[in-house]
Amino acid sequence: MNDLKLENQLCFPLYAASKELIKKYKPVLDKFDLTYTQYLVMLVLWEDNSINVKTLGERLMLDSGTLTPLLKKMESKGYVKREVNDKDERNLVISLTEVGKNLKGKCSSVPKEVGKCLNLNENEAIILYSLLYKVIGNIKDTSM
Amino acid sequence: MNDLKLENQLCFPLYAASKELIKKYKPVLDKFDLTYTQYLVMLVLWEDNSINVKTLGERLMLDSGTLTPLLKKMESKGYVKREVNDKDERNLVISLTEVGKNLKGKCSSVPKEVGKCLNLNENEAIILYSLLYKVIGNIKDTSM
DNA sequence: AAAAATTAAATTGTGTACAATTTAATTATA
DNA sequence: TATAATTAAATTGTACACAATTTAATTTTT
Repeated sequence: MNDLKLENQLCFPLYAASKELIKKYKPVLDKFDLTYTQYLVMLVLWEDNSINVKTLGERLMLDSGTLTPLLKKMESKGYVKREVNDKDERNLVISLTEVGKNLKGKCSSVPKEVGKCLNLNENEAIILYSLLYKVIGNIKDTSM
Repeated sequence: MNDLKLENQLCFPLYAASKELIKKYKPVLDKFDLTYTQYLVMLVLWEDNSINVKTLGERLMLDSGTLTPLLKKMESKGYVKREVNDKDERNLVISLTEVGKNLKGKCSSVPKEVGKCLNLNENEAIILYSLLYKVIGNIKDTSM
């Protein structure tokens, strides 16, 4: 009956926890001249080395409206290259520069450094992780 | 050892789930000319009727830089009033207009309507809820 | 092959989100 | 009680985030 109470919403703690955690990244990532979203792009590139904007957007659930200006900034910082695909000129291929590659080693402690402020035990982390991916999957499958 | 893989981050599904869920609110809240954040303000006001910006910010974990322009928009829509507190003129008191109060009834189905796309059972929802508030609490307690 | 449809980025416009600073009011202190 | 310190909003500047549209390239259809 009290569906409209803030404390009865699942959306709010999800939204708040996400924001608070992202804030925790700021002082850590500032050292590397990265914002949180830019860091996510780096995570993908450290795995894949090269990816087009569309695929990157699918991985990060972000669209070109967000990624285009962000990738231009990252290019101007010297972390990534932006090159049109010769085979299909609609595709823009993003890849790491040497500086971008070298940043991986320097960032190796970021996950642990930020992760510890979550203060969850292994089991809790796994449960939370599973439920979040379940939610993401369920939302994607909902036609509504 | 693969701490820097996107799929090994807890932050990413948290960030993605939050965004995806907020997107689900859009078509539902559009009918009431509310954005997601504006809806959160309404949830607080439907409980409290009257609150100053600072307290509202504490409830929603938002600062005046976010709330000031947002509340001005909500005032111009006719949903809230903004009045300086006579006792302490540094305080701006936000309260509901009649239109804002009446909106509560119309929004009563919003939580269920959006909630069903999460597709979690009662137990899962409770666990997720608890873990999220635990994370929020832990992050707040971390000095780092 | 030319026209239509599709696709991928970019662009435009609106709305947060937040750090840092400023302004104005109140409280505490010398 | 003047001055200093504190407090609450507002302001400024930067950075997403996304819906909707546009542009340009490619593919499909006729």
